[in-house]
Amino acid sequence: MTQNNRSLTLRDVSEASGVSEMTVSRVLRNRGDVSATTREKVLSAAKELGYVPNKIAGALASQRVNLVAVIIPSLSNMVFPEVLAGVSQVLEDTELQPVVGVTDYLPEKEEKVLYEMLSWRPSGVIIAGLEHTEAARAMMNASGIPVVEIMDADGEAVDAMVGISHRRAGRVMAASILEAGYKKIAFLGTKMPLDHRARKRFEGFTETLAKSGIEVAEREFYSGGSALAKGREMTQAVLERSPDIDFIYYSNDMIGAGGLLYLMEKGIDVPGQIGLAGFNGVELLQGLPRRLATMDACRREIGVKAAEIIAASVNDNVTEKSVTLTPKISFGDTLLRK
Amino acid sequence: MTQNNRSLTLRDVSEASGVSEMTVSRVLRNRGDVSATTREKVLSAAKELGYVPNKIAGALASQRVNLVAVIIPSLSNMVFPEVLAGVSQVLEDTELQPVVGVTDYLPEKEEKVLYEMLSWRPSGVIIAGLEHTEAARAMMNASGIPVVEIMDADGEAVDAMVGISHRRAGRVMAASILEAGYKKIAFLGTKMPLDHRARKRFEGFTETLAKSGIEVAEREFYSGGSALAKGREMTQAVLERSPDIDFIYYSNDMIGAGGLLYLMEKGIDVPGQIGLAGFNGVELLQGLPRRLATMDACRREIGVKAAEIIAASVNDNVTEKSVTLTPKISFGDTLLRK
DNA sequence: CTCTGAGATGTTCGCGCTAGCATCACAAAC
DNA sequence: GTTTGTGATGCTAGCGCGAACATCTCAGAG
Repeated sequence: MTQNNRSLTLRDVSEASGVSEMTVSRVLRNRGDVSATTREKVLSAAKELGYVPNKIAGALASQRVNLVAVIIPSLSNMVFPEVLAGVSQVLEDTELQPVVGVTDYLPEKEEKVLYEMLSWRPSGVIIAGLEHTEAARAMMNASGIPVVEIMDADGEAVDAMVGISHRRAGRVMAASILEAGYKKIAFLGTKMPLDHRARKRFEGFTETLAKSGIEVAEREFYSGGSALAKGREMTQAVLERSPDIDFIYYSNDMIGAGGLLYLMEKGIDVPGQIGLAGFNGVELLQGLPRRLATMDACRREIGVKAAEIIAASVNDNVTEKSVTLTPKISFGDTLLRK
Repeated sequence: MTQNNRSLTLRDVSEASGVSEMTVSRVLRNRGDVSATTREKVLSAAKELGYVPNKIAGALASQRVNLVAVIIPSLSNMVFPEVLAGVSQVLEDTELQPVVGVTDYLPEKEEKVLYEMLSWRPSGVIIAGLEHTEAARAMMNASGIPVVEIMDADGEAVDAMVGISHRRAGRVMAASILEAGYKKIAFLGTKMPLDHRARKRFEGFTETLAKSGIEVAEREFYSGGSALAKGREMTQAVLERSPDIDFIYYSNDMIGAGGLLYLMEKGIDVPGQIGLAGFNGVELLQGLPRRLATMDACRREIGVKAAEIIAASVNDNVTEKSVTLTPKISFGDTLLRK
């Protein structure tokens, strides 16, 4: 418990307890046979000294690192923390531990973060998206480490993948909107060419509209700032340009909520005059004056499945290499049902 | 770029490029003098092979680990991601890298996470709060690693600290409320005895009210669920019990926003009939129909300062060991100004 | 033509720990 | 008494890399 300048080692504990380093190591790892008295002696000496094992040396010697790299674009929206929660929940029952890296939706940063993570030789990698730089893909391949690409199911995985089809999500939402009779449809989203999942939703969306001979009447994109406030502003801007819009599809729930608040303040009939829908199914929506129509992205479940795949690989168990979840639409109070 | 069963080492690169391992090491770390031609040769060989250095071995050999452990209670509310953003921003200009651990507000889990983190021998520790288990405190002391305790300034730090006084924050808010003439005051918060900062705010709050002979008229606590929805429910419950409440102080902005939405729907005059205030100054508030009164917790700045202290310690620079930031109240549209 | 020095490259050793085996003590079986 | 077995403990040899030092090479000075 005293402060020391250089860190304690197994040797310090072994000297303090009068047994070999090996025995101390065994006690601290609960490995092999150690007599109860020795165990006690060692544990009390370790505690006395305030010894914390050096995992760096341990990992090098044993060639095992109980870390799982989780690489995601952002922590600041609600979506990835929930994926993380799913991952943590599963890993907590194993020896594995998640370590998070954030890419800010930048491919080069993703590559850098991946490199950094791989240099610690983790037991597995969980990484968002199917789009990566050539180099990133090569690293994952060459690493020999199990990799699970998550969130998206529209594309080819390096190793394993767990996600939903965003293209399909866009199509399903478009179909529901058309079915409800809306005709003049606006799309509001983020100005992020690198958010491939939002892009795919939009593609699926317009594709289905096109089949009914409908085009998106208005679109608007934002970047930065408070999503709720941006949802307001964009909704206002779009309605000023095209007052006859009868539906607005938002690329995420947060801006959808902003739009909803704006329309309600203006006394506009939702969903009679204008229908609304978002995407993600965030918990926040429960507290809104009206429940926004949305589509659950199965975030927690994706985290759970991905972690299970990694955990299985570590134990040499074979598992599904590709899991596609099906998000369910929830109509809430802002999208008429047929 | 081909997949291999066991991981590549410096030796593989050295053989591929015809120079010694040491030279490869120097090239990859940009350390020491290496001729341009050799450098090229090595880099192309490394790239060809898809070699990723093993930081575990590197860290063991050099006794340096460029990681900073950041230990926080939660990722799911808006507050800690913003602290993290501040930390990352500063560390990005250094060789250091943040690694996040989450404690869920549980002291035992904090202790476990800390132990785990320290076993990787990071260059620094940034940890939320001043309250820790005896063992946790002992570990931090014994580690010889720079430690910055953040968010709170009401207490004793193990090593360094950066935060605000939550007691003072509660007092200042109480004073402003009294000054505006409110008398019948309710407090709504979280059911978390272990959230010491919320507790301290509440203590400061009641202390100042008491000096004016006022007691909190109603209180209500929640746990779990959507904060926005809980804010609604609790506000409704409290007003049903005591319809003459004229002010509600929420322990965070999210439940405050829920309350605000509820009151507006009910057509209640805010802040005429009932005033409201939250805590944190989250960005979300900008999109609300009215700006909620709140107090900025200086989250980003705390992250920045803490990271700066760690960065300075790593370079053996001396710095301030205790930084107390002063949050500013913002009256928004829900708290009358004198 | 030799010497000098600085840049370029190589060698040795050990970081703290664990796998894999060797060894030891002691009790029960013969 | 000797053997055998079993649980407890110790020893040795690296894991892959980098610090520190040793060595080599070659241009320019003398």
